[in-house]
Amino acid sequence: MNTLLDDSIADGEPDATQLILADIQSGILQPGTWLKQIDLETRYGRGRNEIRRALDRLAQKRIVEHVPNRGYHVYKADGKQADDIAEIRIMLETGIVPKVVATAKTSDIRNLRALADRFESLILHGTVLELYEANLNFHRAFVQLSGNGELDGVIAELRQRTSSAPVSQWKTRARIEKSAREHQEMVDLLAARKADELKALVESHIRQG
Amino acid sequence: MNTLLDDSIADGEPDATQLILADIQSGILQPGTWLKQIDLETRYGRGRNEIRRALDRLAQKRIVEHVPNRGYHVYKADGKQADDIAEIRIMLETGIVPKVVATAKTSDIRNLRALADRFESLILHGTVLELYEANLNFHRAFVQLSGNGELDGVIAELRQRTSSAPVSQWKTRARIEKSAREHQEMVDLLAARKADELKALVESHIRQG
DNA sequence: TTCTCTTAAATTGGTACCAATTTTGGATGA
DNA sequence: TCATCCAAAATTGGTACCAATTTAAGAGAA
Repeated sequence: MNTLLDDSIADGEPDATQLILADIQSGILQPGTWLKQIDLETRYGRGRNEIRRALDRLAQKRIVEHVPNRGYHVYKADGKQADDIAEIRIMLETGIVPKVVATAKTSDIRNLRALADRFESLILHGTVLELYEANLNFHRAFVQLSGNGELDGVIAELRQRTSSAPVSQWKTRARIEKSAREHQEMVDLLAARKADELKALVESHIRQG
Repeated sequence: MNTLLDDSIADGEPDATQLILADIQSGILQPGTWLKQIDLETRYGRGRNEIRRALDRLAQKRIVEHVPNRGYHVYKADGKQADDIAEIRIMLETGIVPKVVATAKTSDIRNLRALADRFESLILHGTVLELYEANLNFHRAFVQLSGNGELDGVIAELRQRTSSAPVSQWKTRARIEKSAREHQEMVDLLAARKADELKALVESHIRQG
């Protein structure tokens, strides 16, 4: 149920790691930006210690890079790395397809359909962030159907490392609508228990973003 | 070339994280053991700060668990989690088989054969740790053939989370010899470019440990 | 004896301070 | 004018100290 980064106890005090990560993923902190500890302290209202720990964690996750005595800067993932990571995601999300097809109950499929509908409905009146979240929820629900409790965390970690500004990924309207259609089609293929076709769709869906 | 945990600059000062991890994986620090900061300080000859950072990193990797105001203890992975992680490794290491079969050069295969031989030769006169390392090297080399630069790190991370004492995994002589034979067979199937059979072998090889 | 409450010791975890290094800004000289 | 060197400021990163919490020990009552 917990992702690898979900270290918050209560909503009252979200971990600085998450706050910084959120700003990186939303594009506020661009790739290459140097993250000065003092700035982060004032920006997030946390002590020096917590900031240092957060930066170390993000460095471990390869979301920022640490240069000794110089500081931390937002990691620039080159094209090759992004492709490699996408490739890993494809292996995992297509790898579970046989099991998902074999074990998904009709209630699971109904639930997945609801999430696909949710994403679709947000095309018109949702914010970019809401779309991003809805997309995340759909894919997470799909992965959960594998019954593998560790897989969701692994994929979440990979997704965090992909694009440094994944939110802004949802640029064109056409692309969003295509994603929405593919979500629906994924549910269709799952309901029809067509494993191979579903695999192919999942692959192209991830590959295009 | 770097794994996710390889933060050492020179051999002169290995990171405390690696030292602690090594002792966990070698079984010196058993699952459930409470890792007291003072003990770790004296044991590894490092300052309080570095120990704290190391513990936080290991907690992020889910190798130890953190209980606020109580400390850190070695994580006990239950059977389900170990199975789930093995399942993920299978998806990844079988997922690359088609590409490896398609692109491996004869020199690559020769190199892999050498590593399989190396493992085999250590059965008689090698220590358990050397066997563990040799097995690691074989699998790493295999993964490298995929051309995916990120995959090796991901799998390394997964392997670290699997068994808490993976070194002691090589218990029986029969099991070691079976592993050695399977390594050789993997190289055979790769040389013969038999993708499907190789996939099946990789799966059973990982599944049995 | 055994349970419970109280007190002391041990441990964690945060804050503040300070040293080491790097960067910036400006002065000097070609 | 431009490059080089030096000094001051800024930044990182480690060490030491101290507060909060937990654990262990011991005294006292049933």
